[in-house]
Amino acid sequence: MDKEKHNLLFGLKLDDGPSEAPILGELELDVMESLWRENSQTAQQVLDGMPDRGIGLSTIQSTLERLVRKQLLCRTKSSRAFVYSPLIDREQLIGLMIQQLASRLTPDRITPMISGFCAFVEKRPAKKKARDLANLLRRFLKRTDGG
Amino acid sequence: MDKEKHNLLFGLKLDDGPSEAPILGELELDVMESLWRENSQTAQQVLDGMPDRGIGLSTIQSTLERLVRKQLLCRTKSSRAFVYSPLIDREQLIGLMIQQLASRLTPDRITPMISGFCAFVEKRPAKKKARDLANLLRRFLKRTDGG
DNA sequence: AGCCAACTTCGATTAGAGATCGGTTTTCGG
DNA sequence: CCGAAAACCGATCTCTAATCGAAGTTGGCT
Repeated sequence: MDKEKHNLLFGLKLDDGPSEAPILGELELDVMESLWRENSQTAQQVLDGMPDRGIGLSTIQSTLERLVRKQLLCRTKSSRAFVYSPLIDREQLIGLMIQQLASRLTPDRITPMISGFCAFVEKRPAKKKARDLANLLRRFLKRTDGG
Repeated sequence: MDKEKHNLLFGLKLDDGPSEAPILGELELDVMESLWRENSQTAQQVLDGMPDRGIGLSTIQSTLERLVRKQLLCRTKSSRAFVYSPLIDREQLIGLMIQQLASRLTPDRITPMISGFCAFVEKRPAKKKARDLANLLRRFLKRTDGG
């Protein structure tokens, strides 16, 4: 029975092609947050600047490495330690993840993504901005239909 | 060391609270597609209508059960067999997943989501609709800033 | 009524990912 | 050149999806 590849989600092509948009675990996300804040840090600095969860340095290190593999961070050596920096900002990461969502849920048409985004916006606490945006999108959907 | 909960992503609260928006595996998604097409089917029907992957009925069954647990399907008995139906459509699922993405990547502000969605739209093959939408969103962002 | 095929139920298994750690090796810097 | 700091390496744990087969139920037809 053909096992092989039920892992389009996680993991990346180790070859060279563009890696799949990543899904991040909790710690990975926390580490990204830290680097978005500080812009570039060593593992130790990331650990220091983190609310004490009682986790060790090695844990941070392997998390950082995973993020480098996923092409979300790069690193350069500064004397002993690696200094890590984000390769993309929060908005870009969101873009990637939405892209991946789209590629799995509606590879061809973009309309369902607009509807979905609209549904998301509409479920927000009814601030003016959210209402405005939802209306804008609904009008756009109505205007340019089928596609 | 406090292990416990690094599973906010997958899985659902087995208690009763509202379940986290789900992440779906490949098969789960295929099954959802099938049910979006046919609207309601038994496990056997789902299997029959699927390109032959050489997978067994039990596999479909447990996948269906998982989707029921995730509240994406409901089922009712019809004589021997369960008949499964989608609880949400594709657009709603996209909405949920975007919601979850937002809750992890920018719980408070919606602006990064708009930017991210815009980034996604802009990276599409440059069809007119995509360009229009991107412009619309950029204008919206510029107009209503800070929030 | 009773049988059997169709279904469900119920583990068990495999594989992959994130999180986590500790021991070993490497390497600056004083 | 020595020691602390950091990287490196592999092992472990937990969780999820995917997968199956065996055993138990049951509805419908004769």
